[in-house]
Amino acid sequence: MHATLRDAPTPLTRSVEDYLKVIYHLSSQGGFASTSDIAAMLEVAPPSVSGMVKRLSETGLIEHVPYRGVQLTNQGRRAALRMIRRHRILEVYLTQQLGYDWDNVHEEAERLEHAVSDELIERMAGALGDPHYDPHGAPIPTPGGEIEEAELITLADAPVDGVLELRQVNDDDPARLRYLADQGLTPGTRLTVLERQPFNGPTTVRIGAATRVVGRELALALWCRGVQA
Amino acid sequence: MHATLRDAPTPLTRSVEDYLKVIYHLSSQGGFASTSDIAAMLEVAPPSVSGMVKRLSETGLIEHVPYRGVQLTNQGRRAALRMIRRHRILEVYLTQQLGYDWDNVHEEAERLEHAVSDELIERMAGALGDPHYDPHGAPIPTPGGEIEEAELITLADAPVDGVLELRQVNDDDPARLRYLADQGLTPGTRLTVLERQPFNGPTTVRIGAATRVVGRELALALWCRGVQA
DNA sequence: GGCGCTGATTAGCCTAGCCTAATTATGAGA
DNA sequence: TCTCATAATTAGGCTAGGCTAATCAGCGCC
Ligand SMILES: [Mn+2]
Ligand SMILES: [Mn+2]
Ligand SMILES: [Mn+2]
Ligand SMILES: [Mn+2]
Repeated sequence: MHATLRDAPTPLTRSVEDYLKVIYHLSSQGGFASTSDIAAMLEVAPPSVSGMVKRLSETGLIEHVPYRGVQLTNQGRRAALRMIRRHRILEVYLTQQLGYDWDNVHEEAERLEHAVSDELIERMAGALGDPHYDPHGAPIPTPGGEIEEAELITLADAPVDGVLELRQVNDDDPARLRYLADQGLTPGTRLTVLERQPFNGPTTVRIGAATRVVGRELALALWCRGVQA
Repeated sequence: MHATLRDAPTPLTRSVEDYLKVIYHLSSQGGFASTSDIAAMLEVAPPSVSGMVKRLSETGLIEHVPYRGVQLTNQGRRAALRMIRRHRILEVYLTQQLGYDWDNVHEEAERLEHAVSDELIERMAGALGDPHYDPHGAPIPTPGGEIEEAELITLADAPVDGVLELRQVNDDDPARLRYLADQGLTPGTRLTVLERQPFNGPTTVRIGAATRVVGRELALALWCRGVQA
């Protein structure tokens, strides 16, 4: 018989699931996730990360190169993408079906993602018509673990005179999200970059008929794609 | 200033929340919940319960009389009723809005009840029109912690020739729930008790035009209210 | 090539929750 | 009243997942 026809998929703990998600995000540009970056994102002390890294690599979810960092194994990546699908489907469901605003879904999804069953997530996805993006424009992985890899640049890096489509905004700060909605800066919006001040200065853009000045900090949270003028 | 104008409501753990719910159910008929009954319902060993009982009474959620059992304090009862509201609202939501059957909502609600925010529960309740009963007929506490106390008898105890309304069914066995739905034995159904065999034998009832024989084990899971003929 | 800063790891501790084995209290019946 | 079965508790141990303080590895710079 097969050694593992379907070997008991030990349920992961909430902590483990959050570590895997963070490691996924930190190493998605191909590199290693460092202990201190993981610690900062999870708001735990670096030694806590060292301890968890030991356990995760023993269970085969990550690869650890001491003093360099960690990367997900295929198994770890599958688990991380499953959590990301859950998180993003939940965010869409809460906004579309339960009247949540896009600035306060993140926290709720952060807890629920660990408690919902696969069946519930797929029922929610079905009720929503299988959405491809979350409310902040982030792509939703398929149940099989495929995820769209778009090449996006931040508004801070966009060339002057370029025409852009705002595709995705960082969703980690509710106040920022409220401001963005207020300014009409939501995914799908067309922008023209009018000018940028030197020394990390603000970028001026045209949105429809309006003009907006966007500071560098904010511009770094706005992910765009170039568009044929 | 007030000693507790709003004293930090330390969030309870999943374990603590489940203990409180179980203690609520075991002591709802006015008595004490025993260590071994709590252990059996939570599927843990009795010493685990002794340990948790110590902590819960130290934090003021229960009152412990050694070798007798425990009861909820007012604070504990409030916390328990909050969990019961969550559980039952979730059950209604899953069945009404997401196509779950009444026999498989319990397990999902048992996990989600610990992860949802009060805001999400109230949004779900609102979307449902503030239901008063869960899919199995159990009353839903109000956000303020009020719960309907109905005097129900099991079908096994109902007098022959009585006319009853089935109000509530025990929801702990999915197979039983499927069978009940199949037999038309759902909350709200009118029954006439035609006869009962001696020696703990089955009860025969009329449902509309049909006749059903209900064994004692099943009859003990059906809670009814007498009705004027 | 060595110094020293930074970041990672190790050592040691803590709490929550579980467990088994041993001990003790309670109360029903002889 | 004494005995003894049963239930409860205590003793002691384990894992997950945190923490702080101490140590160590890597590497840029003089
Ligand atoms: Mn999370
Ligand atoms: Mn998002
Ligand atoms: Mn539960
Ligand atoms: Mn129920």
